[in-house]
Amino acid sequence: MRYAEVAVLVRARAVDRLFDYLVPEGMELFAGDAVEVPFGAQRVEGYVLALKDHAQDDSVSYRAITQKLSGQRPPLTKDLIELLDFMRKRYFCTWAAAVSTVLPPVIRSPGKRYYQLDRQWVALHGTQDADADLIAGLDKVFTKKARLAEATLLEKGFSRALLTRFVRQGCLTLELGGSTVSRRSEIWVNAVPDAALNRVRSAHKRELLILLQEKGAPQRYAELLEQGLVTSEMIRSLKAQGLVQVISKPVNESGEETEKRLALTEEQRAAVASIVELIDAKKHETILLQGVTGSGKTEVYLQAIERALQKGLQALVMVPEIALTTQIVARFRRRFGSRVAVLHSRMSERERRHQFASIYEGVADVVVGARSAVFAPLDRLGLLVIDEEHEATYKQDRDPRYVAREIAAWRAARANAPLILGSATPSLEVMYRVESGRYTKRMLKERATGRPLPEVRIVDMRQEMKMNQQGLLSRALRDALKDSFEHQEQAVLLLNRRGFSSFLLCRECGETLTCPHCDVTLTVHRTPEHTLLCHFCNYRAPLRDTCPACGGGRMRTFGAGTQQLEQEVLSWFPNVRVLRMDVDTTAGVGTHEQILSAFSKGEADVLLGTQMIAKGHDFSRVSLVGVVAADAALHVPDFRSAERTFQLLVQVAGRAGRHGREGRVVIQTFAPDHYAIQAAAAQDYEQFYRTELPLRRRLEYPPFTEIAQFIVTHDEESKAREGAQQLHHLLEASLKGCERVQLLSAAPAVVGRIRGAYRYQVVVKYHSFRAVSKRLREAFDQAVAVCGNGVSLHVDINSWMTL
DNA sequence: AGCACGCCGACT
DNA sequence: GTCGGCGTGCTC
Ligand SMILES: [Zn+2]
Ligand SMILES: [Zn+2]
Repeated sequence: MRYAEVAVLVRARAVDRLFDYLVPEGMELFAGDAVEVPFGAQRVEGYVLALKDHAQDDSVSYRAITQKLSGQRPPLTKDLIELLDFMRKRYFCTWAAAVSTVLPPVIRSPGKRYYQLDRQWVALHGTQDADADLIAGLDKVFTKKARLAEATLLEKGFSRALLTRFVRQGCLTLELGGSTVSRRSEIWVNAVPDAALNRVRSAHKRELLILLQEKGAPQRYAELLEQGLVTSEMIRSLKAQGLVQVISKPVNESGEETEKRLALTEEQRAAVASIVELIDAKKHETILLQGVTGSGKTEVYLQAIERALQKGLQALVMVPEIALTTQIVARFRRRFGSRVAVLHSRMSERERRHQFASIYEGVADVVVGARSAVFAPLDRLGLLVIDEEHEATYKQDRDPRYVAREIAAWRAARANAPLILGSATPSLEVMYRVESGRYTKRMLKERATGRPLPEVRIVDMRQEMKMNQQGLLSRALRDALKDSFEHQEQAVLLLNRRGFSSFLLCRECGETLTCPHCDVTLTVHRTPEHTLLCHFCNYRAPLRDTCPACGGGRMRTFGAGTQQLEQEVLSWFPNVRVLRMDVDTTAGVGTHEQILSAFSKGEADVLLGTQMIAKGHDFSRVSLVGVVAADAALHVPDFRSAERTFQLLVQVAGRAGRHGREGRVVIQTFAPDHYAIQAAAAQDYEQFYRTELPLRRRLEYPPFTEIAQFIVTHDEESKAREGAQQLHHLLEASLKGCERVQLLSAAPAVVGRIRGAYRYQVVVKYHSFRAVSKRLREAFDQAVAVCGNGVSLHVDINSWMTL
């Protein structure tokens, strides 16, 4: 009898172990397959992690697997199965949480497999191919029917391995679950010249036709689909109306590069060479590729990937979610054609299924995606890339709270593949690892585009206050706006996220109050009465009107919303067209892109929003960027606030004003001398790093320590607090005698309530995870076991504290 | 987590 | 008498 070790998809810590099941006679089952199993009185989904010939324990009566859910390809590859174990140990998550994080829910339906022969391919390659006889055989089999089920081909003596190989070569096309997986043909869409637009009612269709007419050349259907510009239904009806042409174009072996390699600078060449050397030697190493915006990091990735592909290996590229909608995906497609699979959270289920199928079938060997793409089921990884490595989007914001860089590093090490981290402003963690010799660094200093940096102006808001200018817009920023509007140019105003914890700021000297132990901004806390609170260690102080630094009496809370900003802009410039982008205006899916595209089409003069618009957006027509309140970012209650502010400001300055006239950046702040602001204005990473690092060392923050954050939630505040205190005691007992570990008191979490439930946190800082992980785990498990009804416990190892 | 089993109160 | 409340305990 065969037995399967199954991870059952039940997300409860009480059943967080593997269960053994009998494999029914005749069931073709492999490690990694999805199954349905009886579990108590229910039937649940599970994943086979291992197969064995003997049962664990004779006293247990084993039940049998009810059915196999996956098709021919086990959803979990070998290294992903091993990764589950790593995730459990590293992030303290359950098997179920690990599996459902690694695999999106849509990829397990088997679906019947049909094949089609690509006659064009046969005509081009068939006769001189080494498999010429087999291909001739296939040609014969396919004469009667163009589309054959897999079973039929197996009967005729073609093996599965052979069929797979032919699909990867492009000789056969595989149809699976309604989508076609193929290396070769791609659908292109073109506008019919002089199509009568007035016959088209739907705004989406009209938009598409205008786009196609503007481009004046056929566009890849897959690309349009990824950008959310078309649906298959739209194309069908437009085609029926005779408004578009649908063309099927073949893609040749090397991906039919419609875009050729770009010429490299000396620095780029050296960077590519060092990566290629590692790929050739199958050597794992992490390389920081530090280069400013426009220095050509992407071209380095592309050429390194090309090498990996030549060697029959695969590449995994992560970019921030927001950047996926921009040109970067199109660029990968132009270079590698249908060998590219794109994964991100906003795709339709069907599209995601198709992308995964092309990966599983080995047709796609380059995966470009957001954070979750780090789990792409690639089994011959030759290169991994994380672009804009410092972005907070690489930290998962729900359980398990993994860091994509850690997962990527694990997979890269396992595959003996290099991991490339790209950034203009590397995180301190990464740069510190470079300095301590664990990572290597490659610099790209030249700007391939040669565009001048914008002029950066820092406005001292304390002076504005002295001049009795109370509003959000300084005179300098108003002048700049006026100038920009007069030249018919666009402006962007950035304000921090709303709903941010408020803090006290002296309007006369810019002083803020920070915790004497943690150096983190004290926030105004409303329960039970108004106090100043440190979310890290629970230090409390009374509110005050007078400034401890200058003695002035205007210590006030700080924070404004985009609505207020909108009103103020309109009061100064009643005739400008304002677009606002915040949580209120971007509730729906895709509204982000809609607002940005409306703005880039020139439908507004000024765009107001949070930092999100500073990310992926191309500011090419924007001549002015105003950072309305840099202090809001600077004084977020997080030890990383200076780093985040620096990164944001550098990014903004690097993007403003691409064409023609030099761009302008205006930064308003009550702390004009702050090192993060000064260094950002000078685009000087080194200066920032040299100032920030000693501060982190002194206060024992990352990169010198790591932070674990435990969150206790309950509907009643007292229960949440007591639970956190109990957890604190358990941690205290368990960590007794550990050196270089700090356990901080239970305190209200930065976000104190979510959907009515109160949240408390306990923070542990330590130097070595290996030294404390067992003890942390032990205390956490005990807390889970003793916590009462309604209390929920969460843990965030290597917390980024960005909530 | 879910579901069955079980042991007490107020309904036909 | 029995319908249903949710406390307890188990899931290969
Ligand atoms: Zn002051
Ligand atoms: Zn503190």
